[in-house]
Amino acid sequence: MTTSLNSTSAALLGLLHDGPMTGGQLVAAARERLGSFWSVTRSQVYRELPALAGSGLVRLGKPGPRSSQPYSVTAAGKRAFTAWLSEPTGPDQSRNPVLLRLGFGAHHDVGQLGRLVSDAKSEHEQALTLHRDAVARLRKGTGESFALAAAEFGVAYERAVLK
Amino acid sequence: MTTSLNSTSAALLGLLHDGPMTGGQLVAAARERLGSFWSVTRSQVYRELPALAGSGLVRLGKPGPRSSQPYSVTAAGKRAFTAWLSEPTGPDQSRNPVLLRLGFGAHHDVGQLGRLVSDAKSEHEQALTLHRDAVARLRKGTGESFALAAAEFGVAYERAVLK
DNA sequence: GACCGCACCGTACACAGTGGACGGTGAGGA
DNA sequence: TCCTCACCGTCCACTGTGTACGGTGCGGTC
Repeated sequence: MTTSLNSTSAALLGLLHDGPMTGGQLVAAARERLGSFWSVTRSQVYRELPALAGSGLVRLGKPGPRSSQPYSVTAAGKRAFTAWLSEPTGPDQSRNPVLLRLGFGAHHDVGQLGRLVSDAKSEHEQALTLHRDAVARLRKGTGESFALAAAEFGVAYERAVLK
Repeated sequence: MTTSLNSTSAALLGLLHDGPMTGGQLVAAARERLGSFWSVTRSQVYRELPALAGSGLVRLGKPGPRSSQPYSVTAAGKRAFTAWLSEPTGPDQSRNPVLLRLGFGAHHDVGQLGRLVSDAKSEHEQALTLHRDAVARLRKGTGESFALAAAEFGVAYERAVLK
């Protein structure tokens, strides 16, 4: 019956294991904790939440100020979440607009190409320090070094591209 | 007027610079040449192509067997493509279901976690050799080593995750 | 050379994900 | 007290994904 969660709502359920949260808090938490390997937009959260509530995986709390609704996982929600954890994982997925343009390098002039790469590099370096900060802040020990690794890769990668 | 291409149709235009192709060939070419940093599905190609034709960026050839339509870039298409090349690039994007699950490591039992990681690792290693082959095959010199780098990162990454 | 099974190409559709526009509302400053 | 502004939630249009379906010509078999 339980029609198998999609990854995004599963992620929401997972985050809610830490306690009740409103939509806005969920968005923030997702960006912070999952941002580097799973993107979640506001629109999505606000669409999924009522749906989850509809299937009883999540329960609404008393509305707070500015009509904000705290949500919390139900027992059914926890069950669905752990079920999802052991489901087979889909393929990775990545879309990199810089690389896409670089892939058509033959049609660029050299100046353009150089600018493209150096911009990307500086952006990644910025992201790296940001992630380092985040990791330092929440040293829960739980896999957050992933983010760091990812960002570091980003830099190494672009640097390699420079040849 | 030219309402600025989205990245996917730009990629199609780029591929068509190498000569006329049918939808199927485009899908194949995209998988081969852009697959590791930009995904393109059949559904998308067959939706974009008529749209591009509608805005005159692409021209239809004589229908071949099995009602296949070869498309080729028009002059306007080439202009639109080079314009797109110098547009600002959007942010990278990546979704990694394995990492997502790993991020909730606290709720796993250890066996599950181990299996997850080792599966992912072997899959990435497989992908790596595949890419190596591809690179060897088309040593055009143009940026295809990107793919290799990406795949190699994948392995290094997962290995690091193992700790 | 005729027939048939099958893979492949294109189509269609439902759903997931993205980004921008909009509007209400409450918190904080003048 | 009033105003401004940022933030939160809603909405919508468009892009991206996966799957199911059906026709059609290709290759194999006899």
